[in-house]
Amino acid sequence: MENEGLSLSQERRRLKPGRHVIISLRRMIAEGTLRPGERIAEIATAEALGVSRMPVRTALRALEAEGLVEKLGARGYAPRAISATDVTGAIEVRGVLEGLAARRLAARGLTVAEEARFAQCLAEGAAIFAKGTLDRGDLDRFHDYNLAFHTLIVEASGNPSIGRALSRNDSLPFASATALTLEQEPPTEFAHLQAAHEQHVAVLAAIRRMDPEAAERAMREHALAALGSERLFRRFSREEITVSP
Amino acid sequence: MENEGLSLSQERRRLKPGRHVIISLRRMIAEGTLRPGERIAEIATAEALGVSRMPVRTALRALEAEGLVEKLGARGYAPRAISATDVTGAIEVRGVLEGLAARRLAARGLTVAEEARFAQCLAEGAAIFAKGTLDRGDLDRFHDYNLAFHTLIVEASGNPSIGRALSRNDSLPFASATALTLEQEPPTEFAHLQAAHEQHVAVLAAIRRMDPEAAERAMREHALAALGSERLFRRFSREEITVSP
DNA sequence: TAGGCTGTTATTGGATCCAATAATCTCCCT
DNA sequence: AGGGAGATTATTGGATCCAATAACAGCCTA
Repeated sequence: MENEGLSLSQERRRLKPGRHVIISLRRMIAEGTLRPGERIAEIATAEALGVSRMPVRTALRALEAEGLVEKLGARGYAPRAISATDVTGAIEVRGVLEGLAARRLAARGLTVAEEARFAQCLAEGAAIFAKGTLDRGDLDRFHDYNLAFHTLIVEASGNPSIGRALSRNDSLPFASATALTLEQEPPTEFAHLQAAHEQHVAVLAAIRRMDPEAAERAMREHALAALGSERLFRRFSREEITVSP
Repeated sequence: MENEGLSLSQERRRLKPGRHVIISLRRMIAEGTLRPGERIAEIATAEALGVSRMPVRTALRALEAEGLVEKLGARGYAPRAISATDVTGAIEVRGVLEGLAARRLAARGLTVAEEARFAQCLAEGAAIFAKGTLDRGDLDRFHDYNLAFHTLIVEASGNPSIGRALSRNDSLPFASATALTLEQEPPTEFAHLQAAHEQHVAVLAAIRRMDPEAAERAMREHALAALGSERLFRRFSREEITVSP
């Protein structure tokens, strides 16, 4: 096979070695180094990444569960072609799941601790847009803020199934988003990002006034709005971000 | 460890050997043979099932992803305690996901082929209740019919992410349902089953008249109604049913 | 010449072996 | 006697080996 872009193997330092395999594979798929339909053989991939076949097997199984690769009978695996409707579908799913979380939250009301965390989170978001322009660092800040808000909603919902379902679902749009990002260096889409922030505000408002219907609706609309600005999700997966602690 | 109820190992004939491991483990967890908190060591489990450690490892990873077991650091795995709120949560998730599927279907309308399949499916359902009583065989028929209906909705929705999210999510309520079933031999809950069937009819009606809101609402209500009669799901997982062909 | 059958080969899945690691137990020190 | 540190042991994770299997090509036959 002799895949070219395998200098990633140098990245596998720190952390358990096995985790790097799945992260590397995700990135290679997202970046297009491994293109859809192209075979991924365990042996070739293993020696390309300088590791045994075992972690590769594990990783491929996991990626198959995530829907990023598919098994080609006894001829290995291949990245699934991620179509626009795939991304749309995954975002739709994200919408209803997070919508459910928001609904639950609105139905039972926020605890004071949660209220504080949300307030702090949204304040961080507001701060990003305070000066009217965005630089590169602000994009990172926005991403962290955005992830924090969504995580907060899901965690606080008190229904662990939601988070589980999301973790499987999300890698797909994240991957495609990363691919998109690479070809066109992300312009600072101030308007899009600010709209997203305002949608967060709307969601929280509905939760605060304990209006489940409105909360769910706002959350869904927020998800669908993300369709227009998918490339903003530069990072790769929840796991890769939250892996440090 | 010397687990007692391991005569299951005799069941692993036919099919690839590895699949039997995960299915056996699911059943043992659901039946309570492996109780929550009780350690599942790879080695002990492997020799108990008469197989190598490798399939056990694979199976435990998968079960962890499904949320049926949790990892105890370097001390193996253990079945997660499935609480009532866990089941409620999973069913809630099922509701919004299948609700989304129904909404999509209602929004775009049924093709003639789909219309025929749905009609045939519901006719099968109606036939079950025609004679006014249920025997044991009718319960099996109802289960097949019920699964067929739900599968049809999800498949026809045209959003594969929904099915993926569901397949992870569903094992939890299925497992708990199985556990429930074992202690109280299922009475023929005619009323509950018939109500479920009528909810199917309502969902399909909303889809036919292309009313997305109503379709989603009906589907959600159907899911929640299942909470009252969870024990009706005697079978174990989608996989175990659809494994034969 | 086309289709099917068979032998070969490549590749996954399972088993076993070894290393890294974390938990537990014991012993010593305070 | 209690706590902490170290050694020991049990257990997972990774590597390697072997078997089963499916794909492929070549040949033979109709």
